[in-house]
Amino acid sequence: MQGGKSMKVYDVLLERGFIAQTTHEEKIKDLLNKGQVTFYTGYDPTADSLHVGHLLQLIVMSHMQKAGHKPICIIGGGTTMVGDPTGKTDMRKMLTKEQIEYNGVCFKEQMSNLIDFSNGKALMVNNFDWLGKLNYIEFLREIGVHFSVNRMLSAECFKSRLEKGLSFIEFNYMLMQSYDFLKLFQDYKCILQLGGDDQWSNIINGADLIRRVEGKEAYGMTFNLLTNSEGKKMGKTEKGAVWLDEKKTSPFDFFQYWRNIPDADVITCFKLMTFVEIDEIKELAKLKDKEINIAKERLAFEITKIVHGQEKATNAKNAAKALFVNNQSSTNMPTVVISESDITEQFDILAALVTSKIASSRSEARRSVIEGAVSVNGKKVTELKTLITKKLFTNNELIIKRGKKKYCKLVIK
RNA sequence: GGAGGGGUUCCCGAGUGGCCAAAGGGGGCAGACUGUAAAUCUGUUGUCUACGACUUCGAUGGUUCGAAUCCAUCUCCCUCCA
Repeated sequence: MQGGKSMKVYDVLLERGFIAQTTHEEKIKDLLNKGQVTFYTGYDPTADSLHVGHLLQLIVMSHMQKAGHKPICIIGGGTTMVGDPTGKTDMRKMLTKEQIEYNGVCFKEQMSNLIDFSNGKALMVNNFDWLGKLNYIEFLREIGVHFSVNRMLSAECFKSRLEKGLSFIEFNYMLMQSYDFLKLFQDYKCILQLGGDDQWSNIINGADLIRRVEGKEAYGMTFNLLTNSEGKKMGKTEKGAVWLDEKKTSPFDFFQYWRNIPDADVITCFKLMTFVEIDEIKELAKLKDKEINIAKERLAFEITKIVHGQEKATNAKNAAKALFVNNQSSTNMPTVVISESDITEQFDILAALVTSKIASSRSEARRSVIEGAVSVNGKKVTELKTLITKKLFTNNELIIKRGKKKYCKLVIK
């Protein structure tokens, strides 16, 4: 149970601004504030790592678990075979069975860092276990009968797809997810499904199915999606999603993502993405102008800590400070090791930019030098033919920088 | 199965024989301004041994001095009809 203030989970979630829609507001509030509830959220393993959007859902689950409720995480091994059309404008790429299985394993690992699965305090199940065994005719007769195509077509989640095209396989996704809810209701007495607000239609249809089949009431609740003040989805960069896997998004980059979010979004992120007490967040909200940076740094630290742990979060913070505040080298900088034999007559500034992965091609490197964006050890380099010689290294180290935020330490070994 | 329309650089989208590495917008990157923010303005945005060369317009083959543009085959997508 959450110590200190005896605020109830529902109120906590409400106060922090998580809740978007509920099927039965008062009833759910009662259930959550008074008893112990088994609830679930589904995660479709469409990639080999969770991303920031998933993190939000997991934080909700964590709030719930800390309040004594029992989470079930569904790995959507079965549903991913079909593909959720929700919010997509195009048909999803079909993933192979092997890929899905592998992704599921990755999800599992990452989730274990955020939810406590020890001693049956939470469950993780894969819906392929039951969806994979379904018999088509039986499924249609038992589950399909309860769905009205007319009603399905009027669901918000299909709207954009009705213009662009929706394949039959994806149209079935809703039935699969509804069946999941029914199955968990039957097997684990799971009475509540949580999800992002885009999952609303899928969730209410599941609850509906339970009512029709079992004659019992089930509940659903959705959470605001992580969007910025302009209503755009957060957690995306030009390189794609911000991943929780440190091999895909380094703790430093992860830290920097949050460190650089727009002013207007800081407090929302504090409430949704951290466990910092609401009173403290209110204090942080009072910071103005330049001072907001204090809040941003704290925010970045807190979220990075949740995902990567205290030590890596501290490292990321220090690395960022070293670079931006002191403009100095740091042991936590992105580093590329080269050997002495790499430093030849050919090793010019362009080559250095490419090997340090700051530029993806010599052309790009060339452009940035012409633009006056490149510096070596703090000195601007404007001459394309500048050679990188051993003399430029101090203690076998050299810092190469492009613009304000891209840099790398070259180390000779 | 029949008829028609279409696949262009990261994305959207112009381009219908040479002036096309391909308009415009979005996004990205960089510069100015700043607070490692936002907004704004400016530049830039295929690769390279770089005032030139090379590779690119769904795939393959062809016509032509010359093709993203014309022809053939293939492939994928969309719309209408059954």
